Amino acid sequence: MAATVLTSLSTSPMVLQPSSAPTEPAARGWKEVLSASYSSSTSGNWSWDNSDQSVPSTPSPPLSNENSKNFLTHFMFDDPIPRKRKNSMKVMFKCLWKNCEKVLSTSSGIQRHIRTVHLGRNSDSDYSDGEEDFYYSEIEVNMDSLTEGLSSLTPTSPTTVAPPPVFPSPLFDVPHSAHINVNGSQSHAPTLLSQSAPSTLCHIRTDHAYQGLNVLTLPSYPSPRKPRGDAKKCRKVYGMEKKDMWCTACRWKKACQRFTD
DNA sequence: TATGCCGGGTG
DNA sequence: CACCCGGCATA
Repeated sequence: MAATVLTSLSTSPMVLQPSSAPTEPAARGWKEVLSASYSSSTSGNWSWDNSDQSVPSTPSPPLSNENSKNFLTHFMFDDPIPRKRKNSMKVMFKCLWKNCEKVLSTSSGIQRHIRTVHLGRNSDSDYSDGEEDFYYSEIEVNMDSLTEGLSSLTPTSPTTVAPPPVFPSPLFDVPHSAHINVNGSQSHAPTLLSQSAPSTLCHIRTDHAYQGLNVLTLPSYPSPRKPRGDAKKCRKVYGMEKKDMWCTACRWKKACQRFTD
């Protein structure tokens, strides 16, 4: 099982021999991608797969090396979840506004939707300051298990109650993980909602989160990060001296139990 | 910079 | 379990 998966993605650039081609694009490879691909998301569990998404001409040399394959197995010990192959994916634009699940097929459409419905802009003027960009996200939808109109009446399986629309807001998360994608390897969102149902969206690309101007002056939203209450805790109250007066949790650098928020 | 504390140790 | 601490997010 795992072997087959590995086999399928073993078109890897991991070559042991000194590559004869000096400009082999993959030669700069793994270590670099490794360090770069970690985006500061909360789960430090990245998994990469070469979902050869639409790049048929990967310049990997035609070598079939059993050893390197084995080496790879140990290298990426993390469970290589057998992922579904790309079949019919379609980019769509999903509104991320709270409790709004609107999905449109064009960016202009979703922009207008956000502008008029959520931002309360004048509908007749097409003026856009780009703010809408923060409230929608480009997604890829698997069309197999999904009929065209995925609007509101989800007739899907009874096991998966549609996850409550509580997303940590598009901004601030997933900074630019999608960029370090050197033709072939893809960084993937870990296990958020992918594991149970291979049905709906595959991954969200929020790479347009930084657009010229403000990230700071947004309408302050349910802050995506926990604000960390500013009550004084044992450390602050008693000070480093008198440490023995701290609650045990504080002494162990755990969440304070005496002065909770 | 200091503080709060999560995650991951050790005994 | 109790206990400690590296390291990170946040103020």
